[in-house]
Amino acid sequence: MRKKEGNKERDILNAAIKIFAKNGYHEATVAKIAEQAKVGTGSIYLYFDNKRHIMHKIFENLWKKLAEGLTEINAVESSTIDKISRLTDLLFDVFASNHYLSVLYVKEQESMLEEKKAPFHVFYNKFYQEVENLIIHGKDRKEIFSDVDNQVLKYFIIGGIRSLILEHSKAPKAMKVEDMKNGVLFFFKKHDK
Amino acid sequence: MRKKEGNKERDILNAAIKIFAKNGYHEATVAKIAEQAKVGTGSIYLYFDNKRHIMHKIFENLWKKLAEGLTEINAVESSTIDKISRLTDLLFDVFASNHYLSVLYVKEQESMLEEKKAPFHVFYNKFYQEVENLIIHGKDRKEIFSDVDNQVLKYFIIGGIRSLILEHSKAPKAMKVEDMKNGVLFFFKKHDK
Amino acid sequence: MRKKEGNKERDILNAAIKIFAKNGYHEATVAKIAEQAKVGTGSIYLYFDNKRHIMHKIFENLWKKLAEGLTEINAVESSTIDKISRLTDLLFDVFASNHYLSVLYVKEQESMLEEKKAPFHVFYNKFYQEVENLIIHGKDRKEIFSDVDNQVLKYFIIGGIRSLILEHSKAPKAMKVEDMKNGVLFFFKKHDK
Amino acid sequence: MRKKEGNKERDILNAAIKIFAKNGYHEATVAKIAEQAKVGTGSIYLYFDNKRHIMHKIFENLWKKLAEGLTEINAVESSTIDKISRLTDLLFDVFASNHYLSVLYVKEQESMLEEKKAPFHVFYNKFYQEVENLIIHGKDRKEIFSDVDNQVLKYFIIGGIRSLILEHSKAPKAMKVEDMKNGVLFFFKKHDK
DNA sequence: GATGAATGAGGCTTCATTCAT
DNA sequence: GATGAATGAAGCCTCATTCAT
Repeated sequence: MRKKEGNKERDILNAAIKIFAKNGYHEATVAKIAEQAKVGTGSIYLYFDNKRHIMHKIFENLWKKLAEGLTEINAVESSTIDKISRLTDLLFDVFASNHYLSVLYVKEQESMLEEKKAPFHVFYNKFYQEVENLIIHGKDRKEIFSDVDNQVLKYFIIGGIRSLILEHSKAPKAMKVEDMKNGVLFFFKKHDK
Repeated sequence: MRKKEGNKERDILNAAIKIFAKNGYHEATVAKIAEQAKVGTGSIYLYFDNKRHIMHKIFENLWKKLAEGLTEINAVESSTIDKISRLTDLLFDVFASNHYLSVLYVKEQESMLEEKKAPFHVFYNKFYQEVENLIIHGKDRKEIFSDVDNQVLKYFIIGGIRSLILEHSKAPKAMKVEDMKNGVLFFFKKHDK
Repeated sequence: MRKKEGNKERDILNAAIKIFAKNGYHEATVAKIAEQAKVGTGSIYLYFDNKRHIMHKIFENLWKKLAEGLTEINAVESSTIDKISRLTDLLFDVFASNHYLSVLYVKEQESMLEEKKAPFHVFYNKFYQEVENLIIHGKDRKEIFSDVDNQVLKYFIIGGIRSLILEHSKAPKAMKVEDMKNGVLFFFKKHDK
Repeated sequence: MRKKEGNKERDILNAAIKIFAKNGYHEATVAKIAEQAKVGTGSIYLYFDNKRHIMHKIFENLWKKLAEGLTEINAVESSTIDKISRLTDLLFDVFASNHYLSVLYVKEQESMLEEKKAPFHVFYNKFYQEVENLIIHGKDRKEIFSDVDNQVLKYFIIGGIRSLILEHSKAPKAMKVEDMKNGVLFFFKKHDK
């Protein structure tokens, strides 16, 4: 019998992230992914049902990590500003660690959302829920300002961060991670004396 | 191909915005666009070189309108906060006036950016330049806070607004436009003191 | 506008009968059918939903012709032996007129029967029903012998004829059509006394 | 490949008969056969050169049994009608003993015939030759009627029986084996006094 | 100009066969 | 011998683009 050598599933996922990021989902071909993964084309289908399924898995892994990370942050007793700081770290870590994943995220997240059955949704929703919890918690403790509607705040912040991640992944030299983190934190702090 | 300034080109563009928004660029077919535009499939090619060209035209129109609008705003003498308020109006007007355009924008903007030769780039860059001008101008006149790096601020704000546009286009009832505008303005105001 | 020239659907069906007969359904490729029909591969799909659909149409046409032919024969007032003679003519005519259709019929009829939703079924069942009507009618009028169970007779006769059609299509010289027809009729006639 | 007279070859053949019958040759996969045979996919290739070879073996076994059976029948001194009765028994025995074999036979016999090199041909031809011998012998001894051409008779009878086998395998309750046998014999008997 | 029938290149996917263990 | 993971050739089908009318 021929044992599964190494971790082909991992290899394929990493190859797919790269190829999808470079070409976009539709322009990417399964053959190119296989080549990048140093695997036969047919082998892809030993690990994934179809091309779409690969995307699902990538996004599931991503949102699982984020949702679990943020849940953990919220569980620890600390100031809201500290939590936000950790959340920012989490986000930049996840995306900075994988340039192609960042690119893929900004390019394809929107279309992924339309597939209501995709398994990443459960983690995605969990993450957004935890962001909202964080905001409510901060407002309750009067640790962040409260002049802006919760929904607006949530989406604005996440969109802003997404934009920073994107630009940073495109030109890492143009903005310092430190500046970006400071920027994010600044928006949350209560400034009014 | 023969350029004809007239009804059909407009019809095709509007149809394309709708079809591209609903299906995404790659899932959309030229035949479906033609049908939506009540035009023969072949007629599309009388007005556009190819499928990609239609996207270029849509994004060119969009960014042209935004760049010119903002240039005009900046040209008028008024307070920075007032300018930002007008900018926000401009953005919400353009996107609120066309639900499908909003969806298309958030879905496809990213991949469009990769096509360095696309003609919309001129206007896109102009717009971002004007945003930066606005920020510098505001900081110079001490009308907005200055604790955040210009680049970071620019991208954060635009990303935040993009996110609001997106969510609003998905569920128009969930957030009031007024709340969104207030949120955006709030972030710019000098709060300290 | 480009008009449908000639009768492409007819051309494709005839080409398909030939290619399916020669190679069997599964070995036949859509590309080969297109080539035989002197048509682009994609054009096939203007006239048929998919490869399977072509088979359905072929068998629908076949059984429609047979069912309607036999219904007509049964409708006319005449002796049972005369009706059987006409039925035999009908069968040999349909199949002798198209060698490839005969081959296709014997090769693929069986698997077609498994697709319960195939539209030819309605005509197929009608034909068999009319065969049974013919037998019952003949027995009632004592024009054919009645020693054999109706079902057995029906299937035996049809299977026998099928076999003759097949062998004749393989080697037209080996058996005279006249001999075959006589053979069939002989089996039906009352011989005793 | 190593030929091994033993259990696995038998297991694979039986599994193949079942899978081929259920799905048809082309829809059946080697993997499914292996699973049904409770054997590794690769093991199939220890006993058979390739997928096609399995079919050859199945049909060789079948026709060998029939040819040898009929040869034996013809060798024994008895009346023609008695011989025909024994032949009918033989056929129904072989097929009734294995429902899947019947189905496979009617589905795939025709395409098998096209492979002139398939080893079953020797036995197939032998069987048909013996049928012809039987008919000639019967006519010579005036034990069966002689109004129908030998070739026609041979093919008609075999086709008729094939049809009965098929229908019986599809719906065993619909016709009694006894009725079928009687039907077959009836056609051979001299009725004209 | 306008049309929509016609085309064929290209991609996803299956599966017979091979081969490392 | 036995296994089942790995492979890649091949086929169905879609759809952007062309072109005859």
